[in-house]
Amino acid sequence: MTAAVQNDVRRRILDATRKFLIEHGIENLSIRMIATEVGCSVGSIYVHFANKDVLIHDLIEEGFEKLIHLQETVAKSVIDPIERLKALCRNYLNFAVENPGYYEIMFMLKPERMLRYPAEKYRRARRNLEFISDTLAEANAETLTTVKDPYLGAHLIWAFMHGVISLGITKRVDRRIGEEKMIDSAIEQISKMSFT
Amino acid sequence: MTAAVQNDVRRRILDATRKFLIEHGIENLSIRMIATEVGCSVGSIYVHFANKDVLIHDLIEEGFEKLIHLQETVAKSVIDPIERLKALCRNYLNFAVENPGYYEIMFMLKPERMLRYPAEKYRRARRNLEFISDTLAEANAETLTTVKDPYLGAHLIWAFMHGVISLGITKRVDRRIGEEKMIDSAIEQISKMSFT
DNA sequence: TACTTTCTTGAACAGTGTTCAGTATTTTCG
DNA sequence: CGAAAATACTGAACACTGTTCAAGAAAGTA
Repeated sequence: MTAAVQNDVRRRILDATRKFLIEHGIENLSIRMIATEVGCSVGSIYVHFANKDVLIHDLIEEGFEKLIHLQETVAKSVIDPIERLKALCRNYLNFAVENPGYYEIMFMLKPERMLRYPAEKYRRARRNLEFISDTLAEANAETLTTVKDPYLGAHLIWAFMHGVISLGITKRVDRRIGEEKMIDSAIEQISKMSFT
Repeated sequence: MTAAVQNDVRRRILDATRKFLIEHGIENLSIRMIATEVGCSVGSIYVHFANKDVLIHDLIEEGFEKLIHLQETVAKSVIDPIERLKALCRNYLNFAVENPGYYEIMFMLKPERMLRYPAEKYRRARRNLEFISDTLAEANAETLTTVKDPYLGAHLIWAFMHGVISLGITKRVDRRIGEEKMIDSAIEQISKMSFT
């Protein structure tokens, strides 16, 4: 039962890494701590993962799987494009607030850490934007908004949301305002954007 | 001439750190590399700076000095509030694009790195937001916009810009769009925001 | 049983931030 | 001026980090 054992250790390494990531963030994540947590040697981790980044890449993919699944259900369930846009935004922001550990590795890592991240997996990450651009295109077709370029519009909305979340995660939002108010106001603004 | 020598080494350490930061970013910045660059021992750096973070804090302050000076001249030179808002935004985004090394340590570092950063210096960082909130308040007084809360509005604009820059620095903007287009479109959107 | 393949190990390497006893230098003051 | 005090500097050492690798253990196959 070689395969079984292999998958078991592999899975346990991923579990321990995910747990640490969620609880403490990526900053102090170390191979040795994961090894002791899993109960294997440091070298053993390198049998299953080429290096630390590849190990993280697996969790990045896991995060995108999670996010895209969530967005998919929202995209299917809300008919009105403007309402759908708001729901998709709320869902994205919700995911970020509830999974800061995932959000960090998915969207806040510098490109150096991603060099070996396969390009085909990047495309999957793009799906996240397509939900928004598709909705914008639909709203445009129904002349609810005048969106020249839905893909650019999706990028802008994404950037706005990413800014709110990033400032939240790095604790730069004034306490007198608070992250919730920022999120609510951002969604309000986004729903009013015309992109002319 | 103790003071002179002290300041000299101190200044040379800061110079070398700034140079490395601008050229290579904060990721691979190391005390030992700075020591060899400066031509002193590793321990000598700890004579002038309590630790690595404190050394970076000095450069953070330097960056805020730079940014706030730039914003101040813009704030004084543009009379029309809406035009001033656009100019302030363009200036902020410009600073970020031209000084990604500074921007990173000023706005993208996680709070753990800033724990020892003096609170009074944080207040100086807030001035950056006041330029925008003051302009919004002025535009509101002239009934050019209907801004309920200028400070919240400034936060939202800041978040939007920060998102555009963050996605740019972490290389997540689609090449087909490009950072310049993102910046131009973001400024356009911001100038149209009503904040009702 | 013997061979092959896979998995695991722990030591070792090169790097990191930080500390500290000892040394050198410079400033202060009798 | 010369001794004392204060300051600056050094380089080895400590405890970490990611990564590699020769050796050994375990499992599957012929």
